[in-house]
Amino acid sequence: MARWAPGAPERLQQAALELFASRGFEQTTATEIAQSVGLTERTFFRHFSDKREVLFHGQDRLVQAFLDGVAAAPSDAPPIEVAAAAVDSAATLFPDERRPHSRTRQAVIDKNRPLQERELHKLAGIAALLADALRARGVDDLEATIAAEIGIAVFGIAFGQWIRDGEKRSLTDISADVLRELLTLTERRPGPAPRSSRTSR
Amino acid sequence: MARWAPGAPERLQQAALELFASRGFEQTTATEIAQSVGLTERTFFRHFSDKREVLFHGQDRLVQAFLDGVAAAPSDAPPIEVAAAAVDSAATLFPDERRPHSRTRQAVIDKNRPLQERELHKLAGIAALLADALRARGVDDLEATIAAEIGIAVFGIAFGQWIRDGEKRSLTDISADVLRELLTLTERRPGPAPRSSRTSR
DNA sequence: CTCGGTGATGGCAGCAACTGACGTCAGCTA
DNA sequence: TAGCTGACGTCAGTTGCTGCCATCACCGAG
Repeated sequence: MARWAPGAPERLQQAALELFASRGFEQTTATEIAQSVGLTERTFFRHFSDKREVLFHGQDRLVQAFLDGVAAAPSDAPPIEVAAAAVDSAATLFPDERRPHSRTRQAVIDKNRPLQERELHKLAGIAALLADALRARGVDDLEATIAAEIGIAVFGIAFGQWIRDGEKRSLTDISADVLRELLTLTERRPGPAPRSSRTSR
Repeated sequence: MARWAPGAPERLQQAALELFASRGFEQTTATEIAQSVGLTERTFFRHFSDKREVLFHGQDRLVQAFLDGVAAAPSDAPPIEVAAAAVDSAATLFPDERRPHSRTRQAVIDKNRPLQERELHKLAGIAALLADALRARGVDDLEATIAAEIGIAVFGIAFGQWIRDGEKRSLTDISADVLRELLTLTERRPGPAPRSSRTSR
């Protein structure tokens, strides 16, 4: 038998989520999390650079899913479609069985600003990588940035809906709906010529 | 003569930016900032809840500008146009003279994750308020969320461009360009019928 | 079988970011 | 003149986090 039980990071992660959910994030100390699984604070911080990071581990898989989606898109697909493919691929990581877990996790995050900040930063990081992937495909710089931003916005909004009480649709379906709605919203109407009374450059 | 020099928050803010720019954010202690303007650490934290917050003070004006833009939009304007009006109004707060200041400030932020996280959170907060303002106008829930998200995305991207070295255009002009580009990107092409091979609901 | 390397952990000291409680004092007001 | 208030200082204490060094089971080389 090994000297230490294996899977320390996973055990810490689970214990942390439970403690955060019951006592709250700020009311839970890193030492408590560690001790609850038979480890010390020092070891906790060896596995997670941050106290918050314990809730954001495994995001590499999410990033990879986005990137895989990009890679799988036909090479002649317009940027938005590529972004849509990325979102669709990412949505795969969240089957309905995972909804309860995602719900409690998000509930914890929604109650604490530091956690919200970390989450936003993670999403922004993904958006940046997505934009890079698009540029690598030859997409124009600005277009890549915009498409990536739209992608993660759609994903974020769809995820929020997916988490809601009573929501039955799959994340995949919701994502498609949100994107569809976005495309409808941005539809230019035949309106009266583009407005020109802007300060000249 | 007053017992204490007035404008403590402003002095702290300026000193902090200078110190952050020269020594770096993490290498600068709250005590140093306070002492550099003849105050104590305790007083620093009385004015700013956070060490980071010293860089994000006065965002109320930015929020107000977005909201004013919404209020100024014609009541029958579609959500996207309202969001565009909000962005346009916000862009007003950043005349070209302010570019150097914004540049050094952003340089500091770009070098430190905690600061980036705080900035993203501020923007997300504005997006939420913008969405609320749209809903108050009777815009559908999801549509409001999407339009608001698009608005702050456009603003964020435009701001990034405005900051770039050699950029000559005004933030107002850049914002308009970015939005135009976004609308073009999301244009549906006559393509072959909407894809239907999606898992049924 | 022994020996040295390796990896995961514990223990400890220490700094910086905050926080709460309390004291101080100029200026204003009654 | 007495009392109140607002802006600040002082001090002690908690927590997040880091560096440094010790420990010890395991594993491969000899």
